[in-house]
Amino acid sequence: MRISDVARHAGVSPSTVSYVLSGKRSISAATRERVLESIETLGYQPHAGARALASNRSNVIALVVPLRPGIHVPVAMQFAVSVVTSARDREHDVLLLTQAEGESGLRRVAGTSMVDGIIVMDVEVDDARIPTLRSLSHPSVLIGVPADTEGLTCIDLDFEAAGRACVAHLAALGHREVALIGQPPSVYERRTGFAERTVAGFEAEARERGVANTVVPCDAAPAAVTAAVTRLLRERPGLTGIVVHNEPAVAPLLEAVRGLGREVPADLSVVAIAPDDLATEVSPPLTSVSLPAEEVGGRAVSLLMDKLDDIDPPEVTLLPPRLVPRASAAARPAPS
Amino acid sequence: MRISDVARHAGVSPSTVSYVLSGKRSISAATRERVLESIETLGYQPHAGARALASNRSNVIALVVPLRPGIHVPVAMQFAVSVVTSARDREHDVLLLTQAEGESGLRRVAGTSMVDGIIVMDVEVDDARIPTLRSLSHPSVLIGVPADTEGLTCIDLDFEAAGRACVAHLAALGHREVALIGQPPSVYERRTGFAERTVAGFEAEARERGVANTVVPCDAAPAAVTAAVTRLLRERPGLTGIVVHNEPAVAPLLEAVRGLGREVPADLSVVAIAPDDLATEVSPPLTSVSLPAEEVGGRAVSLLMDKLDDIDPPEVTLLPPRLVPRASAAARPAPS
DNA sequence: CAGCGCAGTCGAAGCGCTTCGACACGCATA
DNA sequence: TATGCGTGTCGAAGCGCTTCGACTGCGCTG
Repeated sequence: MRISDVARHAGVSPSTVSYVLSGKRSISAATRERVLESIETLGYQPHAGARALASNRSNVIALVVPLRPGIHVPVAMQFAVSVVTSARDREHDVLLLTQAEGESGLRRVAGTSMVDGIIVMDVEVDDARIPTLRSLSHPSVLIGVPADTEGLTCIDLDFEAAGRACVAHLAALGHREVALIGQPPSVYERRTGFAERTVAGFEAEARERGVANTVVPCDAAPAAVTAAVTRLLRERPGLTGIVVHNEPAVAPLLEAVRGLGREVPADLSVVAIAPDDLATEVSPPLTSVSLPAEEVGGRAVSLLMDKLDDIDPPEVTLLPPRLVPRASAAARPAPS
Repeated sequence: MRISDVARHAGVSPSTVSYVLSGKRSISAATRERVLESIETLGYQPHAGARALASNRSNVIALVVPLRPGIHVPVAMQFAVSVVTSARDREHDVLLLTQAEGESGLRRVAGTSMVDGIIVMDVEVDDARIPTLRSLSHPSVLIGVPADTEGLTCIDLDFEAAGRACVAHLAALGHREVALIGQPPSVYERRTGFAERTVAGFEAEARERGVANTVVPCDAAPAAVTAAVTRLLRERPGLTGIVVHNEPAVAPLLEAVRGLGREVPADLSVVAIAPDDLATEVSPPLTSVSLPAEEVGGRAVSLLMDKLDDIDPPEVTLLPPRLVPRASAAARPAPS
């Protein structure tokens, strides 16, 4: 079943069929109709390889998914799924690359023209893959923002603003001492952009508002969370607000607070930076800055498609955070 | 940079270069050496599309990942990663398809010769995609076992044996009444193979050994787990053994048991069916049947590769479960 | 010593599509 | 009436690779 079969069936030339399919030249409505019918009847599906060879476009993009310790898999998958969905909406498929494949993987899929472009997730401040990406003739989009964005295209939630928003919200509620339960230490050690930026925003806003603050990196294991919270509340008797930027720690955190005999939000306010579904499925529902994985993934694809169309987008796109008040943050309790 | 450039550089014909690369005809060591050197120097990478067109092989396989409610994302990702890794070991890449793309997605990637074969995860007992897979001329492998396996190739852990092994272990420790904390109700409703088979094995073994038993489907939310455990322990005072086949419920389950004033394993023994990392990261470490995602993924790829090489593998491959005793199951406490 | 088979190489014919230039036709313009 | 232009279509030339058949020497065998 080839394009020439369709052409014969419709009584036109193969090039006409091709133009009907691609829309790159005008075709009379009558002819188009006839061709489309033939395609339908014959169940024609163009050969991807032939198409890629002739057009120099594979209609596939590569997605590098993170697999490191400390990343929260469900969130990573939300990104991945939204990339796949958006890509499909634009007639592209997604080739899955793992972190493990590393830079040689990027060179391979680009060098063999297997993909038209690349999306990289979980970018570090000084990411080893960036020189490789720069050297490629293929366009790429980073989810996350490295230190030097020159010539790159990056998209992410504005985590600095998110950190600020959380503190601002707590400060507005009267809180004078707050803490950030952050990502696992390993995440800071490898200098992951989003984690650092949240901390920066958190600290800056607190400083500017004269709010006392601490940052506590925290492993995801419930025991680690409990330990961190216990120590925090003991050492910081004046603490009334917590910002948590660590998905798997959210549930154990609430558990631990309760275990220490404190009520949320009566005794302690909690604001999370997390996907909405996570924030709403716990009790009490968390006041949170949502992590719009869906939108970030979609935008990443849009940006890549723009680059494929030779439109060049801004180097950095930061989505403004949206803080949704729910039930976990309230006015500061009267000091006892 | 094309194969003819390499050929010229090495002083041979393009076909010789091709044969060096594919190994499909014998080439003298000297020539091979020379060609490989030229490839190296020039940094030649063959064009994937051209290759696919000429050879009718894309060296890409499709992987359909599940995205339904109730599935545990980290485990699904373990499967996916092991598929990608194994595929790469065999010179193949992986195209990511989501459940949402459905059967038309399968038809598309097969019909356009975009992929050489398909691996489908999370197969239901009466999966809607199976007729489509049967109709395709491309080989496929299912991770999971449907009701009618005729003409298919399936691979999975032997969940029935796993269910049996858990009960057998508890029974050998003297337990006379056990319960299975299962997957969320939705998983049974859509009749997912692995969940049903575990239940079948659990019940059969209990019946054969004269052990009283119940099955409790259970949502993953901590609150739901707590509720289920509380009711279970209240309604079943003689209960001394629990089998848990629900990854996200594991931690809340232990928490809830503790909250009810029972010690694991002194008062209550717990056996899990879960990945090893999950079983060992909680306290106490769980006696468990491991869920060998790595091996299942690898085997799925092997089976698919066999089919691509026209070897036809057995319809069903079930990996025998391995129960590892750790600290969560002990002899039945003396009845009070 | 003729004949055979095999290892090693080459040339050419595709694989199925896209795209460029050319062409034919009808319509508006000069 | 002659000219130009835009629209719709076609033919043919690739895109870069694989693979088939053919050819050349060579070492053996009989």
